[in-house]
Amino acid sequence: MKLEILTKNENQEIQKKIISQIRDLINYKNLEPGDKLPSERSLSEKFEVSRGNIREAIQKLEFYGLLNSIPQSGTFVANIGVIAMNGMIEDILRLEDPEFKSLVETRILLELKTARLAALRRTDDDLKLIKEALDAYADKVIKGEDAVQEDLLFHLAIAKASGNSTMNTFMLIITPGIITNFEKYHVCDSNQAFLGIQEHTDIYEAIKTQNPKLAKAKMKAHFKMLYQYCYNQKD
Amino acid sequence: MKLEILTKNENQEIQKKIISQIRDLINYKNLEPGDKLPSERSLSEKFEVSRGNIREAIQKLEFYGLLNSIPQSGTFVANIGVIAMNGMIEDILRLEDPEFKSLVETRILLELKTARLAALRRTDDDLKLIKEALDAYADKVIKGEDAVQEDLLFHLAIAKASGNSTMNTFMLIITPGIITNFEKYHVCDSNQAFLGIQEHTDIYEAIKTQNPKLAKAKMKAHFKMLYQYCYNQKD
DNA sequence: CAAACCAATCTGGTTAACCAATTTATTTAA
DNA sequence: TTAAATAAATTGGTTAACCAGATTGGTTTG
Repeated sequence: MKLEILTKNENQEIQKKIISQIRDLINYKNLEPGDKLPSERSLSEKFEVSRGNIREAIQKLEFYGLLNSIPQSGTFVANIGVIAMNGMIEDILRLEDPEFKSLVETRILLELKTARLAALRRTDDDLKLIKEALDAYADKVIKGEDAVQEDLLFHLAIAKASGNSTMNTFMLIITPGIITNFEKYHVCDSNQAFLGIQEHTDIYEAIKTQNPKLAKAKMKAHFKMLYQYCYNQKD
Repeated sequence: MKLEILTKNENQEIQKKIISQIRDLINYKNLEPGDKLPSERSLSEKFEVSRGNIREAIQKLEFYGLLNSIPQSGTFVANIGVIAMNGMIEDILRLEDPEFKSLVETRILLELKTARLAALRRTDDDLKLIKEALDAYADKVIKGEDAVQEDLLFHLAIAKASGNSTMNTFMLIITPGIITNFEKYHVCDSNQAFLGIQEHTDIYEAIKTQNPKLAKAKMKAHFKMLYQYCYNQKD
């Protein structure tokens, strides 16, 4: 297992090196938006890595909108100038896997907003799904079983009801990090699971009655423990 | 070019189908956390797709923390129960490329927060970088040149100064969508570029004097146009 | 002289063969 | 009978060959 992590880190390092080399190439050759990059094959020769590595690096830069690959034609610099290109690549290279505190902080920000938006925009179907998630959660807690999953689905149902697909996606992205890095601190502490039912119900009622301020307040109360962890910790 | 988009859509459809088939398989076989999925080869036979397609789908589910691939061993269900697994896969399948309004709404949310956090946490180095981005922006505007890139880098410098790598990453993710989908509505309208200098300076000063409330307020003022577009539009 | 055509080449994308490590099955020794 | 040893099969990861479409340069034709 250690080896696997090592090789993954190695791979990441290779990819970062390739990305920085592509950046240097764009700068050195003064490539402008729309200009064509050298072919994957020639890049793999020049950088002395496999073509697969090159493809991965290009795909990553495509994800961030910096390059465009067109089949049977080439890879092109996107419609973004050299200045912004350099700034963004610098960020891409710098950003590592986020530390947990950063994840929690972002989750709180997102959920306060999704709760508010859900109160404003929720359809009847959304409300029904939230209610189902709430009931499933309460059932599990009352039975004394672990309810982490149902807790999670309740929050995701609210994210869906917010009608903002970007925030919903971001919730999905941070969820695994939240779960794996910090199972012991999960939002609804099992010791306080019964309190969690009440808090979830409060949020649900505020969304049901379409009271955005109350929904946000109740969500904030729900995150009180996490909030304190996040802001009182002097790390 | 049209074909290229078509094939990409086709590919996305294939991948979604594979993901839903993997979900069905996990449900049908009652696979629990830690259980092993069938090999990539057998899956590619069973689903009648290439092994490459299977690998892409698995990598996507790995990204969301639902599966773990271990070399020379197998692909395993992550430490997440069947209920949450189903809920998250449902979301993953549902979420399309976000519409622009959702991107803008999220950007405003993030930037109000990063401005506030930057005022609280910025180092002297952070401040220096923000100042450089501000000066570069002002120079371009005064010269009458397009300053979209410098505008962008100013905002990214603030995101970096926020000390929250998750929010910084999210800013990077939404940036290309913001730029490409909506160049005409970019934050600092070129007609109002000189106003933009003042607004940027206000934000910078608030961060410099470490006044979080003011920083947030100035950022909000800066986003006034976008804010109205986002919330007064009845789409 | 210019436009149309064509073949050779080059492109990103895809597939199939290969690799090393692991797991499983079989054999062997105590 | 059991446990250690070993060989065979299986795994995810990687590489190299292949593909169809796009590009390019030269040639031909009107």
